[in-house]
Amino acid sequence: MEKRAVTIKDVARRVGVSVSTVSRVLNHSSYVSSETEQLVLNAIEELHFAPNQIARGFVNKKTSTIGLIIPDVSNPFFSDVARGVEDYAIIDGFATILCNSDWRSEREAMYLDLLRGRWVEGVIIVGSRSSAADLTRAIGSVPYVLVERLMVGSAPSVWTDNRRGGALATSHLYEIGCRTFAHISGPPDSPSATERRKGFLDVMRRESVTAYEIFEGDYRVQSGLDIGQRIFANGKAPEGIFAANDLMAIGVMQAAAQAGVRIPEDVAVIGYDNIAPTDYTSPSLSTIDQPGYEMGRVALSILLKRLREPHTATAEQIEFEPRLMARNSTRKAP
Amino acid sequence: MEKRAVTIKDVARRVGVSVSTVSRVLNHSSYVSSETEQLVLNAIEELHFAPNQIARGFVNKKTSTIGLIIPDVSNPFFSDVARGVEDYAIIDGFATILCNSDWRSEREAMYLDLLRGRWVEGVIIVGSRSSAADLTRAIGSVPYVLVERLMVGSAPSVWTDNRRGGALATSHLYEIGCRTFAHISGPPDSPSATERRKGFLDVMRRESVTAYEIFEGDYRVQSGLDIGQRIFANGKAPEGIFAANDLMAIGVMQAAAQAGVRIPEDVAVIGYDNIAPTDYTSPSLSTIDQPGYEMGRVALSILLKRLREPHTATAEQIEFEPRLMARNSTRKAP
DNA sequence: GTGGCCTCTGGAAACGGTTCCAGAAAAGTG
DNA sequence: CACTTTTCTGGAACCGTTTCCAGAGGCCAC
Repeated sequence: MEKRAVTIKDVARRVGVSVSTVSRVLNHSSYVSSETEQLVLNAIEELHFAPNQIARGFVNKKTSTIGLIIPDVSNPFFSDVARGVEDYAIIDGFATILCNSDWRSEREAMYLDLLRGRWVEGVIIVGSRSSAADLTRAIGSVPYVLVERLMVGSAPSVWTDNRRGGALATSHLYEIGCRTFAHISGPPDSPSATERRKGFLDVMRRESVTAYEIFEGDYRVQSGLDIGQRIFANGKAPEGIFAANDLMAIGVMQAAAQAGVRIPEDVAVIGYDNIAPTDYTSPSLSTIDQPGYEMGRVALSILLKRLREPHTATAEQIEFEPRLMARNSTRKAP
Repeated sequence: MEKRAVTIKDVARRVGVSVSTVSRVLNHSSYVSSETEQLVLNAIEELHFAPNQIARGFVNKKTSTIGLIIPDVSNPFFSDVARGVEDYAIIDGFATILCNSDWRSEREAMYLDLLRGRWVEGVIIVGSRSSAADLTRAIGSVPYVLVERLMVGSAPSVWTDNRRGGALATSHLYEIGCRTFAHISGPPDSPSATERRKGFLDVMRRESVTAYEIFEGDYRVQSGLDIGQRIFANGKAPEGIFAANDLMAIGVMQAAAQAGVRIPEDVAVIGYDNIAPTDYTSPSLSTIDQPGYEMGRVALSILLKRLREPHTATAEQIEFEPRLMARNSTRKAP
């Protein structure tokens, strides 16, 4: 049953030539006469031979595999990033190992171990919360690129200025006339979440607003719903709510619908990420755009560049612009 | 710079023992005195040694890696499946290689080649359109499980009865009073799409309806939008529209909003998959539920079972129930 | 004609583990 | 005490590929 796979030896034997020769035609690495080359090629075809990548990777320490650690594929923003990474990785023949960290550092460390054991050539880590020290310890000497996480000075990364994005969202609420606010933040140790909160506070300070409250969410719909219910329960809802991501904003909108609170007439709501569903909600959800697919693509290209030129030690850091997408959830009737 | 990783030899040398002995303590495969074991364990700790999985996989032909081929991670249904697969794969120490086929057989075949070259132990293929013959040729002797694709008699698979689901959706439209229909189908060679269309036609025949039309979409929002615009343009819209997936249904709803067509008063719309955003649309979108996460989980467990017991040739085929989720897009005012 | 440079080829080592084999020491058995 | 059995250990082959080394011709130049 377990019919042994056909190896380079089989094709060598078939042609009556040495394995080195076959290897040479495989890699075009040295002189091979065109007639033996043709014979070998024919044999490869006939025997249906495909070189064993494991053995290959074993000898030249190249696995053509990268790791992708994201918090959660079922979050549309991250699945966009994943798609961006994978689409371009495959072009260069790289396979992508998918890891869901659930924003937990232990899981991240566990995956990093797993990936290292598999000799991935590089890793893209999205939304990491780990400290710089923990990260470098866990990752060893494997090249990596961070997404949505700026590490001071050192690591190559792709991100948007979350603080500015948070300020953008909050300013927008202020400009349409809101004077009392709530912010639903992401997980407390998530770098992007703390930056967005800072952006929110920047505007509070700049406009000398003191009537605000901050709630702690976890970037999931459910937490937006829960917090929304609490906010709308006491009948004293703020005029503007900035949720640190779209999923929580959607949760808030559901809570509002349940409580009979009208958006945007009674409360304006804005999210963050610009995931596809924000366009389908009722009303459509204002948000801050982060180009997930593009960020994934760029992260991958930086990683590949590092792999090809390991000695150019410049840590590329690419910043994307957060862009306001004003939709109906913040469109007050005049 | 490229500091060589520490190998089994290094720890052997350190303890003054042979590599075989170290290998034995690593795998508990044979007698080792408890004191040498302790010494080896210490050395492993001190040197920070981690066995090279590539080398390991090379000798015992076990890579602890599986492949996951899905049409598109950024489609919420498939990202749910992906999450279900990965969550449980990692428990057994399996890494998951992510592949996006875009529903194209050539890409599927290309990925299959890639995965085979990497000696994945098994593959889960979601929504394949390839013929049975093509599939078995491309996949060789690698165990696999199909999701959303029932192959007559042979392959292990996890699916819902799409024909019944299609009928369920269509019956629902009929029951709420629709008498003229449109169906927006998925890509023509997608098995799930053709089954859903059959289910639609079953009901048309059963109820002797002739006033229906079928449009061909591609499972993306845009195609739903395009087709919706065409449908609503001529002013002669059907009473009920069954879109073969939720994304296209969302596109139809957008087209309706643009054209000033009210849902459900003027037209009832139902989708398929029950992806999360169906709950946030306005009105909320009726659909047929397919438990993506659960299907991924089960597919993985079947695959692992196959890997552990390669000689039990029973092809497990697990069927999930399609369930009607009646929401507001089909709730006619009485 | 002798030497040197291409072109082509095969042999063998190496990568980092696992596993089989054999032998030595220790322990048990009559 | 002679024997078998069990426990422990090292040596070596092996997995499938790449790559280094060396050698054999062929061709050209001097």
